[in-house]
Amino acid sequence: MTAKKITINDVADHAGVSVTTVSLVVSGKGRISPQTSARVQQAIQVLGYVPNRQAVTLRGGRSGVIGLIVRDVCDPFYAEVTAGLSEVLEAQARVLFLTQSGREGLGSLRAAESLLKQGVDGIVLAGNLLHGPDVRQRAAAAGVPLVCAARANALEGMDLVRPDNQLAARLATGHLVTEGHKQIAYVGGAGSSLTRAERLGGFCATLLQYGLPFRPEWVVESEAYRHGMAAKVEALLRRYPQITALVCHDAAVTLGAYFGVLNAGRSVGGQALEGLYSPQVALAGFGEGADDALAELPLTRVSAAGREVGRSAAQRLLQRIEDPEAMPQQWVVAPELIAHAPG
Amino acid sequence: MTAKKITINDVADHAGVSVTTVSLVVSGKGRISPQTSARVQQAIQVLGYVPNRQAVTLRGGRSGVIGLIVRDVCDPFYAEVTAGLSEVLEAQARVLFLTQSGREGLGSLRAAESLLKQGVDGIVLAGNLLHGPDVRQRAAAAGVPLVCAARANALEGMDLVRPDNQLAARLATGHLVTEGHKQIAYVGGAGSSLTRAERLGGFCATLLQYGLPFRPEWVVESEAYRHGMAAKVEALLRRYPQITALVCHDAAVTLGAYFGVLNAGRSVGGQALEGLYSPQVALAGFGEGADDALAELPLTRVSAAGREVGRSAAQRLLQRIEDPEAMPQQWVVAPELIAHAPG
DNA sequence: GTGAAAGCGCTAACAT
DNA sequence: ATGTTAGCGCTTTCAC
Repeated sequence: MTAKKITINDVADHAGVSVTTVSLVVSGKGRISPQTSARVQQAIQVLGYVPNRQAVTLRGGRSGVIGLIVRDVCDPFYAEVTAGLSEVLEAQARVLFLTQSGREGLGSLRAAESLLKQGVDGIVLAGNLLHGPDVRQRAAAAGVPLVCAARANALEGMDLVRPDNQLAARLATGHLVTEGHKQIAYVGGAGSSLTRAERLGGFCATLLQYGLPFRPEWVVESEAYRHGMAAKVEALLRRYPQITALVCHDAAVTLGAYFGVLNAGRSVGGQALEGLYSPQVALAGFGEGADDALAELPLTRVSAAGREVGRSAAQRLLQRIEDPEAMPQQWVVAPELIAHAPG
Repeated sequence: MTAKKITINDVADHAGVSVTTVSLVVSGKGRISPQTSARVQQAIQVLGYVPNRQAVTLRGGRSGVIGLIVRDVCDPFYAEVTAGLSEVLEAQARVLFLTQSGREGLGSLRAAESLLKQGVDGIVLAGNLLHGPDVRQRAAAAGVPLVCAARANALEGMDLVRPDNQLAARLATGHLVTEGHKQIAYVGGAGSSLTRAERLGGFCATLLQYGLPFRPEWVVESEAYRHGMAAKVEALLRRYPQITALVCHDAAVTLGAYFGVLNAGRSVGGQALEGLYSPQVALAGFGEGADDALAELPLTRVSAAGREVGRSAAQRLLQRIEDPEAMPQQWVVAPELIAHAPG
C-alpha cells in the first residue's frame, strides 16, 4: 500500500504528450486542442494525479497558505475568529496554518517566524497586539501582508479588524433604556481592559443621550476576573436598591450577576415598572452568541461577532495580498443584539 | 521595502563557501570546522536567511506539516483538542494546518483532499467519525498516517484517541456516593449520543458497585439539547423528592439543572444528610475545565481532558509517522475530577 | 497547438 | 573538511 507518487511526468507519458501540455491543461492557460486536453484529463483521472503544491510554490507561485497567530484557540472569541477565517479561506481554496502564541505557545514573534518559513502568503495576528509592531516589522521584512484581528485597540499604521465595542455597549444599554430602565450599572471586567474601556464609553454615551446620569460608583470592576462577582453585585444592589438593570462584561460575570441578583432578594428579567421600585433586575451581557450555557436565561445578549471579525480579516488580507501597497485600514464589525422576550 | 529573497546561495557567497557547507551548517549534519561554521552562521544572521520549506520538502524531506480536520473549532472540546495538538507540534517545530469540515466547511473528505494536496506528513481527524473510513482510505492511498481524536466511539482498525467517558462517569458518580448520596439521577444528553451511552455505562456500573439501584426513570434525556432542562429537572425532583444528587451531561445541562433544583424549592450543593430528607441537591457535571461561567457554582466537575486528547493524538501521529506499519491502537485519556469543597 | 529546456531553493551522493 | 553536481515537480519562455 505504499503510495507511489504520481508526477506530471507520469501523466505526460501516459497521455503521450509533453509535460508542458499537461501543465497547460491543468492550469487551463495555453490553448490546447480539445482532443489532447481530453486525453490528458483522462490520464490524470486514471493515475490519480495530484499536483505537488511545494513544487508549484517553489517555482514561483503563491503558496495559497495563510498563517494565523492566536494566543489561545480556546478563547471563545478567538475560536470564532478562527472559524470565520477558515470559512472564507476554504471558499478560496486556500488553507490556514494555525499557531498559538500564548499559554504553552511560542510567542507571537516566533510563531510569525515559523509561518514565514513555511512561505505563507499572508498572516493574521489575532490578539497579541502588544507584539504587533514586532510581528509587523518581521512580516514587512519578508514582504508578507499582515492583518490584525482583535477585541479592541488602536494600533496605528496596521490593518486591524475588530468588533465595535462602543456600539455593542450602546445597543445593550439602549435596549435596557427602551425597556424603561433608568438606573443601570455596568459590572465586571478588569480596569486595564481596553475592550471594557470602549464599552464603558458606549455605556456612558447612551446614558447621557437619554438624559440619564452616569454614576461612577455604579461601575464595578471584577478583580480576579471571575471571582466573587455574585457577592459584589449583591452588595451593589443592597446599597443602591434603585438599580433595575445591569450591563455585564462577559458570560462569567453575567452568571455571577445573576446569582448576585437572586442573593439580594430580587429576581431577574423583564421591564422596569414605571416609577416604582422593581423587584426585578434586568440583565444584558456581552459574549459570543455560542455561550450555550446561558442561552436559557432571561437576558439580553450582545455578541461580539467574532466569526464576522474573522471573515472580515480574511477579506482584508486577501485584498492586501492583491495590492500590497494599499494603505492600512481599520475595519469595525457591528455587534449583534439578541434581545430576549421580556418576562 | 520589497523583500529580496535570501537563498542559500547568497549565504554561501557572503561566507565564501559552497552551498553544501551552508546546508550542512544549517542542518548540523556534516562535520564542519568551527571557524567555517561560525562564518556561515554570521552570514545567515547578517543576511537574515530563512530556509525555504518548499524547497526542502520538494527535495524529499518531510514537510513538517500536520493537517487537522475538525467539524467546528468553536466546540469547546475540539478547541481544546486543537490547542493540545498545536502545543505538541510546535514543540516539535512542526506546524498545523487547520481545516473545518462542518458548518460552512467543506466536508471531511474534501478537507482531507485539500490537506493531502498540501503535502502534509500526517492527518488528525477530530470528530467526524462518520466519514472516518472514507478519509482513512484516502489517506492510506496517499501513504499518509491518520489518527482520529474524538469524544467517543469505536471505529475498528484506526488509531483513535478519546476521553474515557466511562471512567469520567465513575469518577463523578463515585464522588457523589462518597459524599453520602444514594439517590442519584443522570440528566441531559441526546439519546443517540455515544458519549452519553458510555457515561451511562460508568454511571450504572458505579451505582451497582456500591449496591445502589439503577432506576431508568431517573435518567432524563434532553431532546432539543439545551432547552427546557430546568423544567425537566424540576419535574423530576418533584416526582422523586428522594433524589439528592444529579449527574449532568454538559455545561448547559448543568446550569439548567441548577435552576431546576432551585425551582423545585431545593438548594444546590453539599453532602447528603445521613438517612434524612435533604433540602440540598448536589450537582456533578461534565465539561471542559475551561467553562469559566460555571466555575463559581458549588458543583463537582469532570473534565473531558480535551487538551490531553489533543496532545496524545499528536504523540500518536508522530509515532505513526516514524513507523507507518505500526498496528492501529486506541488510546484512552483519563478525565480529571475537579471536586468542589462541599458547602 | 505542442515540445525542449531552464531554473525555483534545497539536499545528498560523489568527488577532492 | 569542503566543493560539484544532479535532480525533487513544476511553470514558463522560446522554439518549432
